[in-house]
Amino acid sequence: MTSLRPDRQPTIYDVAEHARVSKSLVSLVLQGSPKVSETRRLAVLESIETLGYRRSSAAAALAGNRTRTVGVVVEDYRNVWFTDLLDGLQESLNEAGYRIAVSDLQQNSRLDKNPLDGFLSMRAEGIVVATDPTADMMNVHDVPVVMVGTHTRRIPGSDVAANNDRAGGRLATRHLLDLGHRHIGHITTTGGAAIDREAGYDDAMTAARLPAQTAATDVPTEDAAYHATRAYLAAHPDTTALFASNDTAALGVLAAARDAGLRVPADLSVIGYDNSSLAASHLLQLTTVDARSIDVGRAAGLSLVDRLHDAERPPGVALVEPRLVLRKTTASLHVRRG
Amino acid sequence: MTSLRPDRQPTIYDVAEHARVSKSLVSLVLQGSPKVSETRRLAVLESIETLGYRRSSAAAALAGNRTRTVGVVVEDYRNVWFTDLLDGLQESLNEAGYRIAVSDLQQNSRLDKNPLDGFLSMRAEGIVVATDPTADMMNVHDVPVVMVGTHTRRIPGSDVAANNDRAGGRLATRHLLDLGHRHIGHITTTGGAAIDREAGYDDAMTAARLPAQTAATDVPTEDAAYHATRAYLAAHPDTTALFASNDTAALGVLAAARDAGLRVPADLSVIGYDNSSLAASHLLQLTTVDARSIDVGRAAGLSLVDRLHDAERPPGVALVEPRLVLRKTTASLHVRRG
DNA sequence: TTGTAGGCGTTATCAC
DNA sequence: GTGATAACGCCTACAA
Repeated sequence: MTSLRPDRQPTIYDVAEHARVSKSLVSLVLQGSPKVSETRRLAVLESIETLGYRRSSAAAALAGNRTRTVGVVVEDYRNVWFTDLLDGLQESLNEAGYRIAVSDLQQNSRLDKNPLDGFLSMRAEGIVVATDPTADMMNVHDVPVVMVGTHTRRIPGSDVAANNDRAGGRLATRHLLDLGHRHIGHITTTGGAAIDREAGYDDAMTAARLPAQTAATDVPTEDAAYHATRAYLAAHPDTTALFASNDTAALGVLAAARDAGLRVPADLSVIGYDNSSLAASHLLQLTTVDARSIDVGRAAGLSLVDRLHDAERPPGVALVEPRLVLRKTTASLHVRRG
Repeated sequence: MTSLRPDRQPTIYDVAEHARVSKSLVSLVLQGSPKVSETRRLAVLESIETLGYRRSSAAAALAGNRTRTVGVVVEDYRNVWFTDLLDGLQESLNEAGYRIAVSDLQQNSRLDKNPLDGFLSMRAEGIVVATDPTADMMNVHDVPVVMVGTHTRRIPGSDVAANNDRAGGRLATRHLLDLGHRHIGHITTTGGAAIDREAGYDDAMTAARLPAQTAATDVPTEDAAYHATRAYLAAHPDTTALFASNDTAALGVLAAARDAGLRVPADLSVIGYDNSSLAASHLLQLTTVDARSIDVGRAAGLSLVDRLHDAERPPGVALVEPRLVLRKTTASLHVRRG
């Protein structure tokens, strides 16, 4: 109707004109300010509606000097645990009024030097790093960073939220020990979490004065775990229990056991890690360790919000303790074997 | 050194001053313009480095009136096929110089009315809708939209890229028919894709003059598929083959078969859909249908780029044909049963 | 090749 | 409560 420009997106000017108020008033309405009369507010709201106006977040960020956005850098969005992590982050951060932008390491790689750069340039108010930081990520200033998970290096000044994977490794191994097993192997894959889980396995085996025997794969696939397990079983025929460093690897272990003629859990106990939906399936009923990654996400988000409010607080570390999830793939050595 | 303001992020002004050039020159360097002398360019680059300058994407978007960003709206980032879809989108869109922003339906829900609104306000140059659009998404103007997958309604003027799920349903069913099966059941779940796959199943069964028997679940979980299958098998004991509308459901079918004392594929052939990593696992070796979602993503991205260059082109539909992936869970009726 | 000036659509700071 | 007006940091003619 009143619009004179054919195509351009409407601005607050257009809205102001249509509602017969000033641009400032429109801005106040947009921000939900209480000091606007009901009459005017309604008029503005209606104009917004009929004009199809949307505030330009670029202009808002520029003028307001706030984006209310936190960036999340992730290794690979395919990762199972990332999904839980994101849920926890979403919950805590949205609660505090922040929106989330996700970027994986590959993503937009030909447009930004690295994901951090992208977030920095969009003036994210905080950053969650859920990956092993590369060298060029190490010098981030002026923006709070929380690192998620255990990594080889830590960005200076960052808070940390992580699963206690080492404790989880101990938990899994002790469970097998408690069932009477003595020949317990570990099938591990790549990545920081796997290293800690293996350390936990070593802890528990050493404490029990038993030899720790680990078979490592160089890629984190079910197929690699399958072949590693077949080889391991052939080399250690007296094995009665296997701890896989994640559920996907456990899937490979299960297949390898079957193909080696071993019944689970009668001949071989198997425990995984992650408590993925796969583990809960009727077909597998896999005993596993719940890393409680959603709680890690919550902790990370809370920690970030905290620091956003108090930049001086010394960096903290939040460790989330894992839980054992008992299902059907582990059994007592004596009962089943006689 | 020359910086007078203690904390604020440096701007092109700071860079210009430090490099002893004008702000415009800095801007040109930032955009990689060829009409800048090598000396100056280097000077600017170095100043940028030492000052730790990052261009404000908000200011750039505001002034340049371009964001080079396309938004992707997805139902739930947990979805398996979304992962492939995103790969295809990433590839085609990054190639063309666009970055991708992802938002799922839940995400930031307390900050924006809906994800589309967020993208509109950030002035995304294009939008990919990979979910069933809600009513308030139907009136999007002035920004190209491509819808991914088959949905109940279509945003006016949008292009479409989709898997040919109906053809896939036929493909799976025909495979079972070709193996000699006649009592073929279908376990289906919720969602648009499942509806098409079921239609394909119906097509094939009807063409073979056989009764189509479908068991539907109301939630898309392995557990629901498990129980549906147990009930189906009890009601139809002469069943020799089952087509599950996705691999997760197939997992439930497999468990149900085992618990009913049926061997796969000797007593029961099972085919899934999606060709997920689960299907490829050594444990399952599940025969399935590859929907080629990565190609759908590519098609969607290409279609968007096309339209970005030519807004007048009439809306098009890109259908990606599925492929059969033969593994070990289906077998000929006669050979195995004798 | 380089510099100048105006504007992009908001928010914020004032007066009224 | 409401309305001017000055930033915000960058891009883009245009001029030199």
